[in-house]
Amino acid sequence: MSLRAVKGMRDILPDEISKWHRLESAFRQRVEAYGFREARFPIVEPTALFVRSIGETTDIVEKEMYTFTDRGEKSLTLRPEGTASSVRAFVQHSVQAREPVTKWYYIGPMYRRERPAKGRYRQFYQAGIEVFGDPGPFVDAEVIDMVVGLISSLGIAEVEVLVNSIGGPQTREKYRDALLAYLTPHRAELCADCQRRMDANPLRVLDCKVPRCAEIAADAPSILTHLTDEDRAHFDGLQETLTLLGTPYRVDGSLVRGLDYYTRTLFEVLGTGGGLGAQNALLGGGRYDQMVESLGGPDTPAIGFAMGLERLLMAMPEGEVAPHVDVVIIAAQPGLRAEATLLGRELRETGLRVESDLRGGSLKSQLRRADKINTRVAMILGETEVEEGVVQLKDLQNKTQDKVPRAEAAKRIHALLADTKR
RNA sequence: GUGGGUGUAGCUCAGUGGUAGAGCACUGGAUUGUGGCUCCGGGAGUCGCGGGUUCAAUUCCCGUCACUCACCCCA
Repeated sequence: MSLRAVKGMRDILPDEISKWHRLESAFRQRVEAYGFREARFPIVEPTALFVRSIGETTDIVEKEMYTFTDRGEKSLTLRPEGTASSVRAFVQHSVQAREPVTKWYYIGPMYRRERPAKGRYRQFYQAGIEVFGDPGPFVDAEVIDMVVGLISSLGIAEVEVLVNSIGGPQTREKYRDALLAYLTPHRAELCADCQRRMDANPLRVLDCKVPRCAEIAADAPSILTHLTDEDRAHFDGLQETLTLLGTPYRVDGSLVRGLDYYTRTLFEVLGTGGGLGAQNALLGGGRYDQMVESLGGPDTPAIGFAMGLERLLMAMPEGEVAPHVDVVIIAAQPGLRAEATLLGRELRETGLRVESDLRGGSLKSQLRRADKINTRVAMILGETEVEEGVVQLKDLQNKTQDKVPRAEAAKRIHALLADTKR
């Protein structure tokens, strides 16, 4: 087959979709309970939006974006994440003028041109939230507590919650100096990337996985000891609130995200169960207090997170497969297939999910099919039944069968289904 | 971008230097209009693609592409 889905992108077929629905509705239900409302943004944005928000020196911007020129005019990019678009929309529509605090959520595909691996796709799905207008730290704790609740409601037990603070601009400046003072003597020992990072964004050296760089980074001064009094108070407030809520977490001073826009609170949830492979970051987020202003909006604090749906799916337990229809209508004689389509329409009008088996074939094979798709009820229509104005209702689960007047069939089926649910 | 693994039926895989098999799935039947179990039958594969060695390659060699895992990065 020569035409196939492009590398790193995949089809989600019906057999898989119920798990997706389960995840998405759990997410919606959870965040709506906290007052978040859904927003939808374009998948294509001006390239400059991501360069300015995510940061020029990040891996995402440097080598992972799907960027193209639109008919020789503008440079456009397939969104690699959702926060930049959220902020752009927030600013564009002057949303701050309408409400003091804005809480949005989104679900959709993101695009990054990385080498595919287990749990990592080039088109992948993220669900995320953003809160604009609340400086925290209480809302920070609430958001973290919310995701912990969500994860657990999905049946994912083996997780670890990491939090850190990288402070605001003042802290960052102070720390940057201290870090550079520490790194400079080691400059020659660092990898080429890190030497470049030292000039562009020294914080990212801490994130390097090259063994020698990691050794050097391990002895670097911690940002947590360089927090300004205000940043310190903010981080303390977050931890106190988490403790009050009973939310489990661990402070990890080396937690640094790959996006430059973060300030102060940073958090990440790692899946610790097997089966996730090396891509065990289930969700990540943090505060980005400068971004709204830097994209031309008013000075507005903000916090958000995004979770990777494919990874959550891998960590979730399998559910049972629910039948996709309630009734299968079977025509005992091929001549009754037209009648079966009419009967199907009648039943659907009462709210039932109905499939008429219109292929013909033997009664046996049609019943076999009904059984295969795990349907509860088979309705059999034959010449005898038509003469008598009745249908046969077969309960495939309890192996019972009743002859009922056609007019009463829908009512009987509804009763049967309601009985099962109890 | 770097390394490893794997490409044979729709799926999961076996197999052999002489042009292929199983299980599952699909489908038909086991006396006339009744499912799951069992039994019998059926369709389906240019053995990823290209080249080389050979009388002969799905099998050996090389290349290539695809998929996959790890590094990396992150969600």
